[in-house]
Amino acid sequence: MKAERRIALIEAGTRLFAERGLNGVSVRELSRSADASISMVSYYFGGKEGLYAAVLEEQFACFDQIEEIRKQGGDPLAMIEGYIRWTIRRHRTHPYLLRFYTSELTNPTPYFAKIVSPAIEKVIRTLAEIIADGMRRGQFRTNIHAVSAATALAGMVSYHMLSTLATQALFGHAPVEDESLIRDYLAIFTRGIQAG
Amino acid sequence: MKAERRIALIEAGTRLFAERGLNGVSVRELSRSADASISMVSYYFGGKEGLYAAVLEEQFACFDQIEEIRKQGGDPLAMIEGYIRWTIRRHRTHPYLLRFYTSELTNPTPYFAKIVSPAIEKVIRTLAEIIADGMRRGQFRTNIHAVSAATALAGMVSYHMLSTLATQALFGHAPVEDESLIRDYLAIFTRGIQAG
DNA sequence: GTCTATATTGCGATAGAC
DNA sequence: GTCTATCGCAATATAGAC
Repeated sequence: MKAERRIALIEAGTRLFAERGLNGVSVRELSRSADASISMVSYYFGGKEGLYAAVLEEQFACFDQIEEIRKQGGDPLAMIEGYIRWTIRRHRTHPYLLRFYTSELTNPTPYFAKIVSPAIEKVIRTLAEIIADGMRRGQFRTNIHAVSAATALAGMVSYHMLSTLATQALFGHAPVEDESLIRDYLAIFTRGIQAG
Repeated sequence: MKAERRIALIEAGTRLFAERGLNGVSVRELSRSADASISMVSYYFGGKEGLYAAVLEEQFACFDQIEEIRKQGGDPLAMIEGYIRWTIRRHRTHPYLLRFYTSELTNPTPYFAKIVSPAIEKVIRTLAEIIADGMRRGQFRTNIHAVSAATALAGMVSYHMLSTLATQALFGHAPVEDESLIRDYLAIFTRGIQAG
């Protein structure tokens, strides 16, 4: 009833699946890394894919929090800043989330449709609603599609985390630099880079 | 000397590796899909990894074209539009490129450092130089980091293609809609979404 | 709940014929 | 240049002891 190995397997699975994908890890390695016997994976999760699904479900659960940003109301501009902060914080607390996010977008497993796609869609929809709101209030320009703007915003922030591996030589990715990042991205999205 | 199977293997490898990753495809399936015998993979590429490297090299060769955008000179704003158009066109002509791009960023293979990372770095560096140029000319605001702006721009465009699978319900991804997309992204990046 | 031992399948690579 | 046949190994899953 203690199921210690279950937790150890989820933890090992999160790290290993994130780093090498569903097909890049063997059940042997998973159980070895969790200090469990190979049969524990079948016992708890019915096989490797079941463990992967459990890991995915846990990782994407936090996407529901987007609701809170929208329903606390207030200024669309503040909500956009809230989204940027929430996203960066989310990736700091879930260091492997983006691996699953992009890995599923490019090499979808059977769990993409059930777990990943709805989570992403919900965030983009919510952002688009916030932006459309700002348009109705006259705060934002109406000659831009709200959904295009929503993906532009999500893309700026997500790509920054995604590109970490390739851009380490170009700038620091330490949490201490997040504030200047937030300021820049918020400025670009709302006021653009143009002078004057 | 005809090496027909070599070409067939590269083509099959491009599609299959893009869809399921290096570890998600077997040599048997690759050769079956290319109508070649299983031994052809070793004969031409020295093994599955060698075929993967050849595919990667071919896919990322087009990144060198970023040079042309910069060295043809002219207005930084026009170069930025040139970058957006070039990127979208590149993904239309190389439908599998983004799969390799993000797959390597999140689950790097031994070829990431040699092929992928330099290609991405070069693009970000070039964009940052273009933006820094615009700052010196007084066209762009100087209170934003040029590299942050460069990743913001690259992120907007790349994420749009990346998220295709999850956002098909939200907007069309057909080439015919590219023009309105280019207009929106260019407007957001340069003038932002704010009214007035 | 956790282990060891094993059954079975499929893998990547290559030898050798043509 | 391309094939068939095969070797040796590692994969997943499970039976059965404790």
